[in-house]
Amino acid sequence: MITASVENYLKAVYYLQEESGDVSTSKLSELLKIRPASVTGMIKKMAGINLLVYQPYRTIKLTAKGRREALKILRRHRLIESFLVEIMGLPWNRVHQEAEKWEHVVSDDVVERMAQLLGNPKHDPHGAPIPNKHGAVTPSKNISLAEFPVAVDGIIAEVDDKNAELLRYLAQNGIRPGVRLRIISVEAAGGVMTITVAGKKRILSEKAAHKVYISPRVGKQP
Amino acid sequence: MITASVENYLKAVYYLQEESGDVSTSKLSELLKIRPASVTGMIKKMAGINLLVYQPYRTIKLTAKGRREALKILRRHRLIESFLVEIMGLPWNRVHQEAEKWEHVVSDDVVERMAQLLGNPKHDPHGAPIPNKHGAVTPSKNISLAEFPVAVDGIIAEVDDKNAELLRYLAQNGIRPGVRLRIISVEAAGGVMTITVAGKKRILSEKAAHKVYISPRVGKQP
DNA sequence: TCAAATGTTTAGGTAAGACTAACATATTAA
DNA sequence: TTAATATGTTAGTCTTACCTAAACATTTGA
Repeated sequence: MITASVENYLKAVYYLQEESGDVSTSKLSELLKIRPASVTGMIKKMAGINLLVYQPYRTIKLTAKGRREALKILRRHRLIESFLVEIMGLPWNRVHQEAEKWEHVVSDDVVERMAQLLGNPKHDPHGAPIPNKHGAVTPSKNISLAEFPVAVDGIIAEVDDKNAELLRYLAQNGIRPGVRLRIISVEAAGGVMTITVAGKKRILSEKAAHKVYISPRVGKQP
Repeated sequence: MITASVENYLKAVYYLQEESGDVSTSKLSELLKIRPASVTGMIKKMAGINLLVYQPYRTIKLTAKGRREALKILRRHRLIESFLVEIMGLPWNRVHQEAEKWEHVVSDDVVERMAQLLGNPKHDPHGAPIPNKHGAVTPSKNISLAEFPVAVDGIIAEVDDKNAELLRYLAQNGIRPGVRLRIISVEAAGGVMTITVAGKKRILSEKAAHKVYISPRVGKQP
């Protein structure tokens, strides 16, 4: 049975698989804030229902079924976030937590109804790509602002959605998907950078910069 | 802790209290499809957190807090139903089941946002009154169609929302809140009645008639 | 007043998942 | 190539949040 907890593990496994290629007990443990022993137990359970391939001491891999389920949940999550912002007018930084709850209870066809009302959006309010109904995602090869070159114009593609506090802060500084941005200078020692966002000068911490992603295609030389 | 299960008990207790005045273990057991022994256990737990007053072998009563919580859930449930019909375009007979899941996860302020989007409706799609933010309800003194006089015009006020099958059937026959209706004749032996709904003649089972309520005020003599 | 109906207690079960401590395997660095 | 360190697994418990059957207690009403 795919419980809410299993769904959360699936999201985490998928995320780590995308992020770093290999998924380990310890990474899951850290991400989910669950002790390694418990993670092993759950992983075995999930392998038992064919959501992932597991051999002791080896890296964990999603099966085709597991990947399908993971993308399904991601789709729900991101459509719900979009719905909450676009239709219900919730602030950008609140929708993640709310979607974390909704994603486990909203019926499939109600999710599809949301998609329809929204005009089948390709990205959620943070710029993350929404998998389509068949589980296809266009893997965004966005560049973290922390690795983006200085003095080059870029368009913000995505802003990580986990931390409501940070999101509020970024939103207040005009940092949202679609906005033009340029790094003026980096003070590596101080852990900050000076940028312009939609023409205005801002100081941004390195920590925050890691959560902001720039679209690679639309970057232009100065 | 008010779990989803406690919320369901609260709804049931409130419902029975309205319905018949006194709430007993056996009635709860029957309504919730949970064995009497289990109901006693849960009732004790709920009394422990001050949701209801309980003394062994005596009838169960909601405390002020319990009543407040029950009305809060009822408000959520009915607002969500309205939202699903009005904003999301779900069919009338599907919203009850969906709302049963949503009501336990949607945040308070998101529920209020729904209310606002809907223009603070007073009734849900089945005609049931929606308690206001402070837990006030206008107790509808509607008359079941099974007790309604013959040859008197009435306006449908409410249609019970539990059974999707029955709702679909009633909707197909034009039986919805707001529609004008009149009983032509009752064949008690056959367990059916002949009625006109918005001018059209229909046959209705007694079972179905129990689920349809007529507004008392707008009844007119022939 | 006493049987039937209703309600409660007791003792135990289940599902779903988390935890600690001890043990096993891998990885790395000397 | 062998330790030492890091990582992962097993075994055994615990928790939460219910639910159940069976035996017992109380109330009710014929």
